[in-house]
Amino acid sequence: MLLEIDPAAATSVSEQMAEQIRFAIATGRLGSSERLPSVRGLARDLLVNPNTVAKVYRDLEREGILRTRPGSGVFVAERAALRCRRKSREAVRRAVREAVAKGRAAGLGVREIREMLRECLDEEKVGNHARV
Amino acid sequence: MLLEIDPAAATSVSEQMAEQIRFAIATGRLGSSERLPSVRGLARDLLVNPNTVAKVYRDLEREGILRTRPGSGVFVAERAALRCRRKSREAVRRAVREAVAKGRAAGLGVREIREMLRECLDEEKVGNHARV
Amino acid sequence: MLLEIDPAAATSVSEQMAEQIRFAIATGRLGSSERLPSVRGLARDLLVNPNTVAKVYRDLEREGILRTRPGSGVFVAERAALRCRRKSREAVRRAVREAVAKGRAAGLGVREIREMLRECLDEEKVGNHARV
Amino acid sequence: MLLEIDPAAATSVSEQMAEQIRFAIATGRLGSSERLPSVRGLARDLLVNPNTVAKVYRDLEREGILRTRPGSGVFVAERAALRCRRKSREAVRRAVREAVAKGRAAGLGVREIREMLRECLDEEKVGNHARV
DNA sequence: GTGGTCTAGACCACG
DNA sequence: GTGGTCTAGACCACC
Repeated sequence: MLLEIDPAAATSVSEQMAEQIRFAIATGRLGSSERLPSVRGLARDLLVNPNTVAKVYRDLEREGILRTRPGSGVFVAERAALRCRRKSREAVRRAVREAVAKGRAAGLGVREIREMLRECLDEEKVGNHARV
Repeated sequence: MLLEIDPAAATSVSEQMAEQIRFAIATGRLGSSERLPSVRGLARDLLVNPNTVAKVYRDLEREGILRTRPGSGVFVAERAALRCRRKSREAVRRAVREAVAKGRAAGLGVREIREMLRECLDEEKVGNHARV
Repeated sequence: MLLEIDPAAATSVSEQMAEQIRFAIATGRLGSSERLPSVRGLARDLLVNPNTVAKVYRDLEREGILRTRPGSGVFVAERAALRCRRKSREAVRRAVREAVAKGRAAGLGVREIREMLRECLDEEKVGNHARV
Repeated sequence: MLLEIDPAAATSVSEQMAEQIRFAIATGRLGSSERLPSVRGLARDLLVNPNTVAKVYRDLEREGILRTRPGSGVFVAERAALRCRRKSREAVRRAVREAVAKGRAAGLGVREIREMLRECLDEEKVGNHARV
């Protein structure tokens, strides 16, 4: 499965989809000029409204990441990978910065925050092993 | 100033307020049984609608963190500090976990994520110095 | 103690006070022409705002149940007992009717409601014994 | 009609709505996963402000009784019936207990209270017949 | 169409 | 002065 959507999450469905597509392009799981699933097909697979998928494709096209070829589908744009890597790094950095700010606001010290990061990284590893 | 609200932020005004109040109680900046600003007064200070403040107070009362005495004001509940410390740690952990997940999804390695954390912690320090 | 006030109850402090005074007159615990506590004294005893006591006295005077003699205090009016007995019975009947309506709305049968009444009457008895 | 609201009643409109919805779920008139009327639609039907309906739905969601899916509507939560049956019984018991306490405070004997209950149950029956 | 959030301002009861 | 409730109506995101 290309994307994993949590309809109950705080961030909207469309933002989850857009971000995961950017990530997939950044990491090469979606290669240059590769074709994306059709709007309807992806909507069916993700149990999501087709309008939502269409909106995501449209938004990403506006970002220069996707390219629609009428009649034949939606494709990864030419130089999308680099752009996605940059955008992805920014997104991650924003998330880290937000977590740090929240930790300081909650009165945690640098060491406690580091410790939390270590634990979360460990959880991730365990999760990955389990999945693999 | 007890709270700092950014009306343009992604998280809603009321959630920002609620979280900052929880943090303030967790860190002791708001002590047990201490009185909070009045609904109208806080609304005026934060340039926010009184209903929004009332909603936040009501929500936190339902969490058992505040206690409202009609006619005389809103107060920190008896054993709120412990509860807030727990809730705050959970909130921070959620943020860290989310950042890590996002980093892994973006294809970053553990070392890159650690590096980002260090940078963000440094930024914070700088920010604090600047403020002080 | 003449009255017992629960500041956290659903019904307002003033309504609790008014009703309990009516009850006290209905049952003879407050006799005809008997003098009531002073506004300030009662307010102090009940940890209630003097304005609230004054309002209750004023309301009951308007009902013809109390009578203020300026300079000497507030007294039970001449024919207050009968009036209070009638009003009290009405109040109780309203409460019973409301409980029944609520029970039927909740889908309870007549027998279940009767059973609840029996249990509550038993609780009362126990409570009274304990108090005595 | 799912709900009947009396704007002039002592209990607030929102509490009336919340209780009646709990009752409807407790008795099965609203089944598991069933969709409730839309916020705006119900507001129109009951001649009530949409915000009031939204508040009720939000409160009941917090109680775990409703589940809201933004964009598609508000639904009865999975295991809401049991929870509602318990809550409803508690609410009725509270009402009965209050009526009994009021009756004793008014100086009524157990037999008089029982008699009142019988009369109120009879009224109910008459009312039902009239309705049917 | 759906709900979520916020603003604005009214009225009431209580202190 | 305090909070509680309700009305009215705006804007946004999602279906």
